[in-house]
Amino acid sequence: MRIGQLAQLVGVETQTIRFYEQQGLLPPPDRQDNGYRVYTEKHVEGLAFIRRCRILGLSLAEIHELQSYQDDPHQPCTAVNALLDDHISHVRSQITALQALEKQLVSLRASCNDDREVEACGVLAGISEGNMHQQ
Amino acid sequence: MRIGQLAQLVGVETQTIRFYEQQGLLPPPDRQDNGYRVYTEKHVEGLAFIRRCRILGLSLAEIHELQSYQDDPHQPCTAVNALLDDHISHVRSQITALQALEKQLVSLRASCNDDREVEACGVLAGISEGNMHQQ
DNA sequence: ATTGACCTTATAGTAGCTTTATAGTTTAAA
DNA sequence: TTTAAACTATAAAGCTACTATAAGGTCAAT
Repeated sequence: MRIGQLAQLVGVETQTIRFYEQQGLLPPPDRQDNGYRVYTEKHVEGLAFIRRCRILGLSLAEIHELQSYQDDPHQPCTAVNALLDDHISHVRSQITALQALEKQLVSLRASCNDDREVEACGVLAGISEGNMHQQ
Repeated sequence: MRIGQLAQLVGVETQTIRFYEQQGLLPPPDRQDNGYRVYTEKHVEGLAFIRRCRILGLSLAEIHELQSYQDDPHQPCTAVNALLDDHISHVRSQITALQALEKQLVSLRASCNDDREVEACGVLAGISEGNMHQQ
């Protein structure tokens, strides 16, 4: 199959596929005489794996790491689990930070209504005063 | 004051200050005869405002928008409040997405322990199977 | 005179693509 | 048969918000 079909099948853009190839995440496929890339079922699986990892928020570097484990299937999978644990704690700290941020934003927003002039805007005043407790 | 002092005062790097100037977020200061930038109290306030907005997660474009409101202080501040409301809902949807992601990651992690080979790793299998319900 | 701390500009790198430019190939319609 | 649409190719730039590097000018102290 050619790049367009692969793209449609997995739901990515053709440029993204070339980009993954260039980044070493997708093996370079064979080429037709005209230079067109020819993909196999392996590539479909590989690309789908990458996309699912991306949906899970893994970086390309982390995906690369997972692929290296797949290439050596008789290792213990401790490292895979550790990678996921790290990622989970990363996601959790992001959530915590965003929740604190939301609180701050909501309280800032509460300091103004829409019936003022910019000059007297509670929101702008709140930012300018700068009594912000980080984290 | 010179750029290094301003940087230390507000807690940013000198390059960041030049970057903000280049992006039109900080007005170009006067120069000494030797070309060194000379900053005033106005710049301290301006830079501190930018930094506080950044801590609140606002983009440089959004900060630029807020500055344009500050430059026209007799408008109603509806737009300021709307900007903040948009930002709050953006933060909230990020939180929601990350919470869903965390759930997914935790359940994936639960499908494996450390006593397997990569070949039999529940995590990698879980990703490859791809029974992922997005959002 | 030279060291060190400071300042200058310009350029490239970061992540993960997306966009644009330019050009060659295939396929289907006119 | 020609021609236009749809596909493919490469290379390079753009996006965000900086950070880092290079190569050099300025200034105070030793």
